[in-house]
Amino acid sequence: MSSTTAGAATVELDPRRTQILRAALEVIAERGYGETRIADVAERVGVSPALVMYYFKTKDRLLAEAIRHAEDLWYADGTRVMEAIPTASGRLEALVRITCLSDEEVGPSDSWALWIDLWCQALRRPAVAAVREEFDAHWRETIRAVVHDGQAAGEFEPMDADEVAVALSALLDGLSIQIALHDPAVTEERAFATAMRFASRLLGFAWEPPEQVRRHRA
Amino acid sequence: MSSTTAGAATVELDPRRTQILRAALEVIAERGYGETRIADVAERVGVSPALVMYYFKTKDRLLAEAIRHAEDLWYADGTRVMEAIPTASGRLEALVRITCLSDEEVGPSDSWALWIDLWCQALRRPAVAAVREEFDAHWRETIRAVVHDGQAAGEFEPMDADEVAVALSALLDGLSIQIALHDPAVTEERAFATAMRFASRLLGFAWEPPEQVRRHRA
Amino acid sequence: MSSTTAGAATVELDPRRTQILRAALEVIAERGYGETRIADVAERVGVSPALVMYYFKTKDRLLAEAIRHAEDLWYADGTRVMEAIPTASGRLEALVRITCLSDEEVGPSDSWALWIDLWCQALRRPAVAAVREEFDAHWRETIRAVVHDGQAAGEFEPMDADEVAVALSALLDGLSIQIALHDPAVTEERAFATAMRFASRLLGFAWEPPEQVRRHRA
Amino acid sequence: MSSTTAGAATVELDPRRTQILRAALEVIAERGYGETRIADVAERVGVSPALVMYYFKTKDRLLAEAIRHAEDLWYADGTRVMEAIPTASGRLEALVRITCLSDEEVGPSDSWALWIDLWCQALRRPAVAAVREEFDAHWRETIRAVVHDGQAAGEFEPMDADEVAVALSALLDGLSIQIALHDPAVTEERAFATAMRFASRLLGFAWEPPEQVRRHRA
DNA sequence: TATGAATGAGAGTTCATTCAT
DNA sequence: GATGAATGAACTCTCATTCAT
Repeated sequence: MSSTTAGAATVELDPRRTQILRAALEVIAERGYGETRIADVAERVGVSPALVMYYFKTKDRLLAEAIRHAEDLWYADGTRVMEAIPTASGRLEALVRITCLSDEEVGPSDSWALWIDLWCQALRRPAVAAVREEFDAHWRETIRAVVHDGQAAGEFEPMDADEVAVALSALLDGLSIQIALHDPAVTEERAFATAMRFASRLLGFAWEPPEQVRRHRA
Repeated sequence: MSSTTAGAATVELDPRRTQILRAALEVIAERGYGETRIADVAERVGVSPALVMYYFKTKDRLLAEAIRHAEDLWYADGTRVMEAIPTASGRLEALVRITCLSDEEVGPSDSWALWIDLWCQALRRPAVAAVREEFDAHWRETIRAVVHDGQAAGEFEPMDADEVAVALSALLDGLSIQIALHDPAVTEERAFATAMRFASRLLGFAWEPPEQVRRHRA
Repeated sequence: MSSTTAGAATVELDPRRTQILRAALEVIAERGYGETRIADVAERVGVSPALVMYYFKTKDRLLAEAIRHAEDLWYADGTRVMEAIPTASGRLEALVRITCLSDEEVGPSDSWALWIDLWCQALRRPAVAAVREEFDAHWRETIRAVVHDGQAAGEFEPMDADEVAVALSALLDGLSIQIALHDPAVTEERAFATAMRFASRLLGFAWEPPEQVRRHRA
Repeated sequence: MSSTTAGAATVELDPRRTQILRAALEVIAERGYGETRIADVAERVGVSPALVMYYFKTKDRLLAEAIRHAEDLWYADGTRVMEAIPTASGRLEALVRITCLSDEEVGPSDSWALWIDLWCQALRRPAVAAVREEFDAHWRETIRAVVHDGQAAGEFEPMDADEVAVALSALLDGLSIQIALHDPAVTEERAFATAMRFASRLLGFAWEPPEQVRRHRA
């Protein structure tokens, strides 16, 4: 998994910038991209709207950078979790777990809203679209690498790892939507089980739905 | 699959209303839900903004009804296509085809944008959320019914039809996103093949990716 | 008390007109002159706004005629009450009573609101100002006539009847405002007593505040 | 008579606010409360309507504060005039004079329009009603205090000072209406004489209508 | 760096008024 | 006489953006 230079750039010299970006992400998650106002972000930081403009010149620029920042955070998080897990099937389960199950620390319920908004904005804003595409490519590559490792280690049956990555990431996206929208037909646990059953079948590894699904990090 | 009366409802009594709803859908697809202005819709119909208010009282109501209208159109379309197909596997393939492959008549590229926007709005607007949930339940029920029919006819292996519906609809949603966003890694054809391969494996029916995928209705 | 020709004109051939005028008065009393919309009046009558326009051509005209209509009603009412009372002091008391004390039949609380609105509109609208002036002149003349009759009959001391009319009508107007606005310092009974004490002193007739003030017509 | 701190409050810290409030009062007096538009006020000050919103957040708040401001001005004015007069009867006359006779400096003709509008708005807006009631209570208390002082000094006959305050303030209100509406039957001079005659009779002090009524401050 | 003051460009909504039927 | 459809002209309020300090 190649760490983007973007990630480095964000962990940057200027703490004010980062502070504003973090605030922007919170507001976007709460009110939605389209309803996010500069004044909201400024208020959250406790500064004047003019200062936000001073740092980011324009609202569009602020939001674009905020999204890129979110990406970086997500990856930093994911990488840390994955590095500690020895087996490929374990890592795969972790990926699915992170995607499907709520985490008390950083509520992914908010994250999901953010991703959906991301797709929505990407439809019309080329700048956002580029970020989104890069993000998804990265995500699929992560899955592909885990699959590849597992096949090399004999944990998974041989099959096109790219194909698995496309299918699994699409499935997870689809399930995330239902979770984010609190569809009564798709609870977090059910989504997790569905995705794991799908993956275990596809890759031919054993997996049993746990009695009581453990939340990750708990 | 129960044929909805939705199709009939669409051929409504008031042509002006329908005209405005159609225009609203076009504008939403082009500019996005959040960026859709009453004036845009009015201009497209060639009337004054006040007339749009006259018919729908408020912008929110207009947009809500527009979405409902889109749903009706989608189902009227789908129902018509499916009724003509005798085998369950054929109907299942048609469902996947409709979802993944562009149709020259009613550009689903527009539809996809609309659905993504729908999810996005549903995050925060309860009224939209209700429409979305109903729509998705209907869609899963459609899949479930086809699976059930196929199992009864011996075309498909026995397994929880609900589970298949949840998984397949999620997979299709996820693939749709990539298509809508024109992700270079997921062409329409690839999405179609991925979904069909998934379905055939799950339900144990034979399916071969065609040399040259035929567009439906072409 | 001379009956105006306006009164005759209002008890007119066209019942629709009268119906609309009555509705207009109700709406003005409830929502205020400035907030009265044609649509409100139309709705109350159960017809379309266009019909109201058909009858009155313009909103201003409707409201002006409505006010004139209110005047007519008020006088018809007042005249009827006064004719039955033999003594001048009795008639004077009736005038004060009508002005100050609520009547269950036609809530004067509404009437008062109407008069205050009338003054307010008269400030800026010449047409309304003319109606208002005529109305007040009539009202003062009514008082003057009662005073004159009482002096001729020896009930009242001789003094400038015009002057009394000006002073008493002003006092009643002022008290009405407090009543209309539900000022806790000026109850209806207190206003009544204040006005009567003033009149009896001025005109030198005996008057005792009743233990329990009787409502008129009760 | 307790000197209010209102006068001080008027010389506020923010000159822009005061400037806008003054402009608002002018516009209200000219066009009426209901017809006062933010744009009018802004134009009078020579700024953009958005700036008015910036200072007062909403139109209702602007108008409410404007009325409160008018009150302050009125009292600051009245207090200043009254403090210089030694006798109670002189002060009473001054009160009546201020109410009835035009002043070239601050045209009370405008003030009257404002008060009438105030009553009108108070009918339906609780916020305005509260301001109005407070204002009237203050006004009656002012009268009551003068009456009390005069009785203590032996200038006036003993009688219920509250009662006098209610009656006299009502009379003045009523006369003001006629003056504000330029009723030909009630000139400013006549109103003044009527009110003074009423007061002198009630309180038993000597008062002679002047040949040529002097305008105050002239 | 940080802000308060100021603005322009809309956006939705309201409503009297018109007109063909 | 009666209406539904249609419009134009406002009006309030929002918000990104600018600029002097």
